[in-house]
Amino acid sequence: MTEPERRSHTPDTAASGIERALALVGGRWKLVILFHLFGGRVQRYSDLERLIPGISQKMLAQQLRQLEADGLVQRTVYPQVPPKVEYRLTEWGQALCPALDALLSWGERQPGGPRASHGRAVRSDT
Amino acid sequence: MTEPERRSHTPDTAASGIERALALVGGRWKLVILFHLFGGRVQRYSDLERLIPGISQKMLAQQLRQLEADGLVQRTVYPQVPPKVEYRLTEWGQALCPALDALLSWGERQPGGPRASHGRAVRSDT
DNA sequence: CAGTATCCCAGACGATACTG
DNA sequence: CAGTATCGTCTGGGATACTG
Repeated sequence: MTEPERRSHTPDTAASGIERALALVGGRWKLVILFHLFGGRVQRYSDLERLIPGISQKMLAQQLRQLEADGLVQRTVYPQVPPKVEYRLTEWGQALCPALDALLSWGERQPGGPRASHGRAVRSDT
Repeated sequence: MTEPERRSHTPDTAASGIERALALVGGRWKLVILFHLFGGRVQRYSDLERLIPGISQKMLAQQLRQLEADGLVQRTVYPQVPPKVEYRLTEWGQALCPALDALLSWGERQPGGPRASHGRAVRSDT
């Protein structure tokens, strides 16, 4: 049944652990940013701005700051006349990739599509 | 580097695919509910209410409805004098478990703890 | 170039009360 | 028992403008 961490997690600790993890990625633009950084890619602030149409500067900066504070991305500032800042993933950030991959695969395995099955008083006889 | 779906996903499609998946689980209580259902466990409405202290009836009902509409849980109504409703995971819902497990493991592999590393103007010479 | 600073709003969430 | 209905709150995110 592949229950997660049956060895050391109650339903509540497991849930909160995952919520904690999801919170790190929960921003409106975090995933898009991460996916532009996966695979060791390095991007400048302006690159990301260009790669992510529709994002505002406030949002880009904010999400990057949070990703940095949470240890997923590494920020590198070059003290130059026109400022230059690069963003790349940390080891740990890169390690998120397989987990997201699993989630993506699960999502795409979705059968049929969301159906509000009405729960037709079927008795428990299968 | 274990990039997710390098075969058929752009950063944007991958991100939106995962966002779609996360949205299904994104409610304040969805994960807790799911973890009380993983492993084939079947719970009545009142069971969940008891198992999840702090949740309001409105929230419990709402989150369950959404999980049902999204095809993660199966709702079974028994037309009896005192109503009886059971909730269990669908196959697809159960299949979420390993993916969440991966996420949980990743979260617990977190090194050091969140550090706002200041990005000390290191030049790109590695 | 690479950000900050304000203002504002929609939607998520919580508390409470009522019902078939 | 298993929900709905209603109301108030709070936060994430968008638009816009300004700066070292």
